[in-house]
Amino acid sequence: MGVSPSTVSKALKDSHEISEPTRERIKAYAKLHNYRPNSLATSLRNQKTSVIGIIIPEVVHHFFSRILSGIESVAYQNNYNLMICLSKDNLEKEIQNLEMLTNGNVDGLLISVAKETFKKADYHHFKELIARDFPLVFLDRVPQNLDIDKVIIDDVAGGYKAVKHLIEKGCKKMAILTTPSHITVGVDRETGFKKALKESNLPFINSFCIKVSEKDKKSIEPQIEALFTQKELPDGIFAVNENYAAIAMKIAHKKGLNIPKDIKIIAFTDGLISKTTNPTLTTIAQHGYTMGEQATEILLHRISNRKGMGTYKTNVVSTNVVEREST
Amino acid sequence: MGVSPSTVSKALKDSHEISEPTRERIKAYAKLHNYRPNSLATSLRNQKTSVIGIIIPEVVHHFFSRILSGIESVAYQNNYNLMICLSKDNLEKEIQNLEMLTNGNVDGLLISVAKETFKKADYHHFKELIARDFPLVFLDRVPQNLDIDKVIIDDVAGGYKAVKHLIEKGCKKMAILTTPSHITVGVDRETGFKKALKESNLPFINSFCIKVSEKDKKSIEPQIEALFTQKELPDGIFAVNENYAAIAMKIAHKKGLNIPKDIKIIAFTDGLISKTTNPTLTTIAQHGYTMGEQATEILLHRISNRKGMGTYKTNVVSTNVVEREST
DNA sequence: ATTAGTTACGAAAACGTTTTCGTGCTGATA
DNA sequence: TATCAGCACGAAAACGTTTTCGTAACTAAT
Repeated sequence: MGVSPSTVSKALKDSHEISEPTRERIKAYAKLHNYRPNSLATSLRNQKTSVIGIIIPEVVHHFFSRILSGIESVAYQNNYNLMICLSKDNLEKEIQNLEMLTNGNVDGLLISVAKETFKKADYHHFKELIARDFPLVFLDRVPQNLDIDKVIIDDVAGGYKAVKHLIEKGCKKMAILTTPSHITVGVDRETGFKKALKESNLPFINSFCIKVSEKDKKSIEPQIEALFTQKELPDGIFAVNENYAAIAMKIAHKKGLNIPKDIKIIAFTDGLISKTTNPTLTTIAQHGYTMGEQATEILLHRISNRKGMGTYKTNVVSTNVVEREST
Repeated sequence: MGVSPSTVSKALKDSHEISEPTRERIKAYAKLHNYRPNSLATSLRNQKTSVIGIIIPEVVHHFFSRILSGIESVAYQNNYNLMICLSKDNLEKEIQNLEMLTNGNVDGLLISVAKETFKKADYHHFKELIARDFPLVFLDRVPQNLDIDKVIIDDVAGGYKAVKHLIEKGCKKMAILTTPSHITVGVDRETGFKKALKESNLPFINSFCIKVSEKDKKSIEPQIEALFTQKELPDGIFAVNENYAAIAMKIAHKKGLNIPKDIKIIAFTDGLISKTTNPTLTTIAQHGYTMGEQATEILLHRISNRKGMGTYKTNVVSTNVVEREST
């Protein structure tokens, strides 16, 4: 239509350099042919993609999908798009995804670390990014001993709150269904469990502490059942996740125990299961959505103040008890 | 290091145009400074982003997250990345996301349509894409009367299978917990329900057909409870989703009914809930993962054969009964 | 010694924008 | 009439690649 690209570019952004008649003419033409600037070109030129990269272990997971939803809400409000990769808890894949995303594709990165990465304690790929001042915020599963922005849950306090709740409800002999000791969240929640017991001068009973191994999905049930075959039974159970609680509930029913009368149960993670068990399950809510929101806000802030980032920030998102029928 | 960009580009892709010594020298230098080509520039130059766009209503949803996981697996195998947007079942947002994604950001699009889009029957944004031959595949929630690639579930057959299963287990008087009639999946599953009844000469009992309205979350339970306050009770219940089944189960328990002895229950959607109810719930599995895989394969095929796409393809992913304790 | 054919590399265009800078106008001022 | 702003626009560089094409240097053949 007889104008240069520069004129078009300016006209579409209402630059005062362009006279109003031509501005309108160009806009009309653009609307007619519904022209949209190519984002790749814009990103390349502006050195800004308006995309946030995300690496999480899994998406078929209530907690992670909540986090994702929280991220999306803040991102959307700020006109950011999401590029999502799954690490499948695999170090190799985490590294690959990380490289793909940081080659210009995204302005910043949100990461929840893969299990294998923890096991191998291999954080070199993160350190490299930190060294280049790449905007980066960790979420929930954060690398240890790395000074960096992160948003986490206070698992110790969560465990503590759970057990406090049981104690308030009158429990004296409490059991815990937890994970093997290489899973940090399990350990932390157990720490909170012990802390609450100690504070109330209640005993930590060794045979009431079941560390469930998930090597074989079928074997989870027998492991938990072992808790119910002892001479003396607990009057309260703290499970570090909903699934263990649901299984314990089922076994208790089979044994003819009444929940919450004979045994009270509380679980970490306020997910889908808790609302449909019978009785419904009291839980510790984790607020994944909030975590996603906060992490994204921190990240966006980092992105706009890239240099001289100052000290790193750790946000602890607190948990709370959602009381239902099981206590 | 004294070579032109063209030489570097060629050397890194092992072009025979470059002598082996220089090739090695360049590669070594690249490794040392861990150089990675900027994906934006590459995408812009090659007119190919290796990114698939996804628009789904929600991610905190077991079925959609399974779909997503299936998509990711195929995408990853083919070196594609994912750009994910949530429509939140909102037409406006769906359109916005669609425009953002199709401005050069992605090579193709996978869409599960928002509820509002159905309600308003406004598919103009999709038609426009189809008109430009933009690679596009719909998933599960597909627009009506639009000739286009899609991957769907046969809800009618699923409902039929569910009821067939109940009949095999000896049920004679079956109830259905379904959705109001503007939700297509509910209607289709109901159609399958009726078909199976007719085939076995069993009656469709009007008072046993509960169309649950979700206007108010609190009111779901009373609506379902109405089924249990009649003079005569059903001996089998088909719920169009797990949630309704779980609620029905809880009410049945309260009324002192034994499942599966007095009443058998089967539900659509094999999600998380079914494994933790007591008794565990027999379900119709939907295979979201497979749907995601198939849709992505079709899309990638479309992307590589952009022109003269020929006729469109409809993949129907079949369902199957996962028998558990509730029947 | 001339020609033809390789080999090994670089120049330049292109992808689609944005932004800086330059410049041809117009109208006003001296 | 010569000078000067100020307006409205375009040229060109830049973002970081890839690819086509051109060519210098060398080898081999006549």
